[in-house]
This record gives sequence, C-alpha cells and structure tokens, in this order.
Amino acid sequence: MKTLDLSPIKSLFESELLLDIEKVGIHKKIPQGDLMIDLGETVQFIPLILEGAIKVVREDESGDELLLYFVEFGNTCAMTLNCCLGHSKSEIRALCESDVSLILIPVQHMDPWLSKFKSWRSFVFNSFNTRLSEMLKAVDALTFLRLDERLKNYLLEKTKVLKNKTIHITHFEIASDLNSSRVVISRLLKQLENEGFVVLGRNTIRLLD
Amino acid sequence: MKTLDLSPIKSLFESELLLDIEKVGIHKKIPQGDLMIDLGETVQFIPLILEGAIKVVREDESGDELLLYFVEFGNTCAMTLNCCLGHSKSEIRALCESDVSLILIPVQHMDPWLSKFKSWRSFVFNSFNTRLSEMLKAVDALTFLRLDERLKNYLLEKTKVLKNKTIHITHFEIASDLNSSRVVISRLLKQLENEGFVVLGRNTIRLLD
DNA sequence: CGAGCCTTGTAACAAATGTTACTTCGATTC
DNA sequence: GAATCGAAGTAACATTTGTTACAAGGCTCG
Repeated sequence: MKTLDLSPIKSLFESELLLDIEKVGIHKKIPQGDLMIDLGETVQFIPLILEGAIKVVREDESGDELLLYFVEFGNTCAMTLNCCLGHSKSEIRALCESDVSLILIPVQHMDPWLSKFKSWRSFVFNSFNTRLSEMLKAVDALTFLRLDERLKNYLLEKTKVLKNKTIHITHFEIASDLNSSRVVISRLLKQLENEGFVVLGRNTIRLLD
Repeated sequence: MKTLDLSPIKSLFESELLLDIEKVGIHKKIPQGDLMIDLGETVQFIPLILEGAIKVVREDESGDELLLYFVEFGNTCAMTLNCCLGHSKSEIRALCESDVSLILIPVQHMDPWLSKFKSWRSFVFNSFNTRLSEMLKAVDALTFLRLDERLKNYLLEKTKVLKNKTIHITHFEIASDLNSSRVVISRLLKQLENEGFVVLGRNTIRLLD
C-alpha cells in the first residue's frame, strides 16, 4: 500500500489522529456513476471524502426513487455511520456523482477514536449535523415547495456539485431524482426556458444567470 | 434541589455516569401543550426524556407547519444536540404532546462525557440514529404516500404516543400537523369513517381495529 | 333562552401534478 | 440514405389536493 496523501484533510484532524488514519485508512478512487452502497448492504468502513461528490438516494418498495442530498468534501455519510454504529443495514443507496477520491476507515476504530480525539468527535458530530440539516432541507422542499421550485433548486445544486453550468442529463433522469414523471419535467423545463432560466438541448441543460 | 429519581434510565448508563447525572442534572416536569423550544432559540441544556412525548415541528417563513416526529423515552432530541454542538439556533419547534418529565444536562458536560463514558457515546449515537430514521420516515411519507395514507399513519402514531385509542383533537389541528387544509382533512376523515377505520365526534376521533 | 363562537359537513370550483398517447427530432448504425 | 432508437415536445384527460363559500350543529355565557 502506498502512502496516503492526507493534505486535503490535514486541517481537520490533530496530528496524532492523522498518523492513525495513515496507518489504517485505505485510499480509494471510484469513477463517476459507480454504486458505492446499495439498500440493505452492511457497511464495514467509514468513508472520508477527499474529492468529488456522492449522491444519496432513497427508494420505496415499488422502485420509486428520490434524491435526498449530496455529500461532499470534509464530510462523511452519516447514514453510513448510522449503519456502522447500529450494526444495521443501509437504508439508502449511494452513487458517485463525479469521480470520487476517499479514505476508508475500518469501523472498529470509530469508538476508540471518539474517546481519544476531540477532532474526531467534532468531525463526526459535524457530519451528523450537516446530514440532519440536509434532511430538513429535503423535507422543507417536499412540504413547502411546488415542483417547479424543486426543479430549480435541483438544477442549481447540480451545477454547484459538478462545478459546471452545463449539465448532461436526460429529463427522465431528473424525473427519477425528483420522483416525478418525464412528461411533467419536460413541461416545467420548457417553462423555465421561456422564463430565461435555462437553455435546453439534447441531453444537456445550460443554466443562465 | 431534591434528589433525582433516575430509576427509569438506570439501565441506559454506567453507574459512574449516573452519579454525574445526579450531580448536574436538573429535573423538570412540563405540562402538556407547553412550548419547550422555539425556532431560533439557542439551547444550553440537553434534555433526557424520562416520561411523556415531545412533538417536533418544522415551520416555513409564511407560518405553514409540518409535524416531523415524536421523541419519547430513552431518547434526546438530536436537533437539540445539533443546536448545542453547532452553537447554532434551533431549526425546529418542540412542544409537549403529553405531560413530560425530563432531566436537563448543561451542555458543557456533553464533550467530556463523550470521551469518558462509552454508555454516553452509545446514547448520543442512538439518538442521532433514531432521529435520522425518523427523518427518513418523514421524507418517505411526503414522497411516496398520498394524504389519506399519511392521515392514517398520523392517527396511528397519535394513539401510540398518547396510549389511547380516542384522540381529542380538531380537524384543523390535524390539518396543521400535516400541512394541509381543514376541509381536505374533514373530507378524508369522513372517508375513513365510511371505511370503518374511525368513528368521528366533536373534538374526538376514535380508532377502530 | 338566545347570541355568538367554534367545529364539522358539503358542494362547486381551481390548481398542481400525473398519465396516456402520439409526434418530432437527432444521433447511430447498417 | 434508410432504419432504428432514445430523447424531447405536446395535447387531452384523470387524479389528487387545495380553496371558497355557506349551512348545520353543538357549546358557552350572559
């Protein structure tokens, strides 16, 4: 195993912890589109994200989906922590939204580090807090916003996460993420185009401002 | 200050921690209907619930509400932890659904106890996990269920939390909790009555089975 | 008892979203 | 270039939910 490049997370953790991470962490690169964790799987590793974004999705029995949120640098997936600590199965699916570089920490280090390192406690709680906030945002959107607003937010999130004003995606995929139907999304996108919010093309949407 | 009766939580924590809780905890009884925490408040105490149930509600700018979940015995409000640890303001409102008995722990003990007591770590993580699960349930309901199903679930939750098949509530209050309108709820309740799911009366709903 | 108020029932209508069906367009492949 | 296929546009219609308006019933209090 080659030495990890920990420079991106140097400022997050105290140096003694960084040494431990270097010892037990496994560096991994996962290409865009790959499945990281599926519904019902058990998780043995805590992922620390160095680069890229992970898309977290919920699915019901009949296969309908909903995008919950994205996880980016400096966070870990709290749902995974959930899963690790509760020794339960994953309630979500995680996919790589872009090429992802991360460090996997075997789950047995979780508890000892919590008692030993303040920076680890901060990190873990920060992740939980961020996750609860994201879930609140999801609930807010579902409760208080109409679909056109949710669609706008979705497009803005996408450009932010992908760092690109032009998105390559089909209307059908958007419909899946928002748990709607293709026809409805096409209708609303056309409306957004008329309002001068986007320019539509085949497989692409470009945001204006 | 009188001695705390810690018997309900004896099995949750190691004895040394119980002693600490006895030393710094403040016992409080709050009557049904009272506001515990409001939007935008900062929190200096972590509540440990001994008895009763707390209702957690989200509100948007225009005053529309949505019931998120109930917190019961053996849990603490993770949104509060969120708030304490992040030194940020409450993003939710918490109300007493029934008479509540709880212990308040001043927030400064949080971190030392985390590093010292394994049972405290378990407790805190358990709470986060339960909370994330509840949020997932809320998202699921909003995304995948129609209002009549959400209403059924609501009524079932209510009877469970209040330990009583007969609920004293107006249609208007239900509409608030589900972020719907009174007329719609009346309509659906009438439908549930025809299906033999409930019996309606003035200010009361009785669940059949 | 009667006035006033809150709660519930109900009808008619409006808006948002979902569904079905068909067309058009563009890219790819043979 | 013709055939094919996935993506997107569009119309007509269905369903769910929300809104407005009004009536009826019950409770409280003077």
